[in-house]
Amino acid sequence: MKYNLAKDKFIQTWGTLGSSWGISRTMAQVHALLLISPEALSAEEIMADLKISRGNANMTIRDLMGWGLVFKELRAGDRKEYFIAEKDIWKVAKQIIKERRKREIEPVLAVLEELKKIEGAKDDKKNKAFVEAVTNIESVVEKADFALDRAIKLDENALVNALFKLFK
Amino acid sequence: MKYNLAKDKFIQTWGTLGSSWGISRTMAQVHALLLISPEALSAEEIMADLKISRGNANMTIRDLMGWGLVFKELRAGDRKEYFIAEKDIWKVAKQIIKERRKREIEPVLAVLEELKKIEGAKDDKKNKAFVEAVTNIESVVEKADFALDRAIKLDENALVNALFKLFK
DNA sequence: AATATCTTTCAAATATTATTGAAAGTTTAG
DNA sequence: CTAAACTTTCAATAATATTTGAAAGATATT
Repeated sequence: MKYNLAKDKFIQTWGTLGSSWGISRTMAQVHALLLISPEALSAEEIMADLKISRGNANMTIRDLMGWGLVFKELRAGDRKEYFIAEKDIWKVAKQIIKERRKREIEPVLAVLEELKKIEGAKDDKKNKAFVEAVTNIESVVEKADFALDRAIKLDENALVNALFKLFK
Repeated sequence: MKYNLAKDKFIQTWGTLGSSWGISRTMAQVHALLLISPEALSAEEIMADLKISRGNANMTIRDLMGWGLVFKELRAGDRKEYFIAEKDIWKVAKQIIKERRKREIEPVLAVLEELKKIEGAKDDKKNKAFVEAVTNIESVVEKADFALDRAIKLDENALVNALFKLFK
């Protein structure tokens, strides 16, 4: 396979994966492009390479920086901004876990906690089923949250070694 | 909070969470409704409760059954089909992990493996960066895949105990 | 201060995805 | 066999999400 073909296939695979995980296709594609790029790229280059508009490129890069996955690189004597991705995939994974925990898990836990305070007779069938469902969900979500919180505090090798031992 | 309000809030929270995880809002809502419902519901009841069309209800229920999260319940002397959700949230989580592993992780690993076979000089800067990125991603994805594969083979308590020990 | 270079914004356009509803299909009962 | 009861399909429609591009905003240069 030729470089350009492989590159396109990688970008498109990453894009598809992204969109099934709540990340926009373009965001995943820009990330993919930067991941395999040996040097930082300007907005101009990203636009040209992925054939996307200036506005889209700008917003997408902004989002990626918001997720802590992409960084600006400034060059002396050059007014353009260049962008480079974090190349350590374990760091990338940790960063994504961290952000999604904050953005999605925490608010859901808060709502679940609230919902358990439902009024009404505890022996009402519906109420009982409701509180049970919410309590169970909360318990599993909390455990997952706990595990993820710890996972992101370990480095890749420590975690992997521990998991290997765990699942021996 | 009154039951109906709590119920709506739960359904809507689950729906929002679903849509940020690549599951359609309606699918998550139907799942939420069945999760808190003490008995199986007919398509008719689901349509009425969530105010969705017959077609939508049918397709969504079908999808949920495809994910192994919802089951048919037939009643003697009744031609209607009733639907009930798996209430054990740990089983639900395992089922989702299992399906996503099969539907998303496995195909991506196959593509990554393919992409490493890129032609060209190994010392070309671009090629080198490409193969490195792909190799690193593959390694992290494989480890995650391994961990998830083992996780779904344990029961909730065994896993949680092990994790607690791990992160002591 | 005027111009050039680059970045940001955002309303409008486009593309994608989800939903509806009526018609067709299926199964059971009489 | 025919009707009734229910389920499934799918083309049309609606809703949502993404993308564009031109204008406005910055910031540096002359």
